[in-house]
Amino acid sequence: MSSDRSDLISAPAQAQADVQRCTPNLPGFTCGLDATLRVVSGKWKPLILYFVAQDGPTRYGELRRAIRDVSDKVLIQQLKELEADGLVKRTDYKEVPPRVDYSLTPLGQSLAEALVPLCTWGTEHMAEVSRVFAERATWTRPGRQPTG
Amino acid sequence: MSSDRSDLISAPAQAQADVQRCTPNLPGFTCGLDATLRVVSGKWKPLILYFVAQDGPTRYGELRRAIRDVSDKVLIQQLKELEADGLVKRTDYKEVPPRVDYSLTPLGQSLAEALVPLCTWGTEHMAEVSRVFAERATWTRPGRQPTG
DNA sequence: TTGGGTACTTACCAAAAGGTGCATACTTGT
DNA sequence: ACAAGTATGCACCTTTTGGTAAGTACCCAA
Repeated sequence: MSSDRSDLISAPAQAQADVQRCTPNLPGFTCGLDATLRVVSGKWKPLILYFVAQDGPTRYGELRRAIRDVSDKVLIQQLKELEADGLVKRTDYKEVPPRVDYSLTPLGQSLAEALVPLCTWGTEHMAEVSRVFAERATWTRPGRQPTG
Repeated sequence: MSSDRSDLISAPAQAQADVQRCTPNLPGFTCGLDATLRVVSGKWKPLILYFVAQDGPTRYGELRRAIRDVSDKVLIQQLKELEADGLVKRTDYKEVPPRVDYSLTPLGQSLAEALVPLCTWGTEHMAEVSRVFAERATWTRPGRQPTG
């Protein structure tokens, strides 16, 4: 009846032990994962981290063209947030046709590294994921499965 | 001038090599990370994956109470999506006061494992992240730094 | 002078995501 | 009989997020 389930369960195995480390109950975040996701969530942020991690200091225009489909407003916005979050560093060369570039801070680099397993997971299971997404496209949004 | 930057850069170091593996240009996703994030993004999804990974088969009500602050509508919704995406398995015992529980599929378990580095990152850098978020709360939303 | 490129900003909008509250169908406890 | 618990569904609304289009200040090439 009580909401604390102090009983341990028969979960996966080692996976469980690993996940355990993501201990909840912390400052403003429920857990480390929560903190991380708040910082990387944004439609283009991972991609930005991506390109900058690969290309090193990248000019605004380069990012803009590279990411394609992103609008100025949003790209700038996300860059500002990443900067505010201490993940990227903005360098303004104060030149007269403006010149600015963005690079990863050490914090940003460490995040980029932490993202690698997710990239890998996504890559490895891309087939399954996209298959599922294809089906999902059928019922566009809510909960209408082709089950019945 | 051309939008393809075939030139390689002087980026971080090993981090770069690692991130390289997140090769873009794939089916519907820009890269593995993209695929992954589409599947885990949802305000409570990581937390759900969390609890279920730790506790094994978890009843709806348990999750509801454990996650706290989530509404029925959204929790159900996210569970459905996770199920549709093949990450969790819903088991309906067809009993009369309804009994249902959710567990991770192998796919879900592998994702949970891939999330571990992010948890770790978040935990390790929580201080920096929350400090930044605290300041951000000052200018509530747009781009007004206390710089000037 | 017109046009293009640089790096943004701003006002206005549409869509997505999340939240609230009520309803259901049935059982158990009081 | 009535409240409470079980796992949802549904209508409606607010917040968040992303997008569009236009503007700014300045330079260079045609």
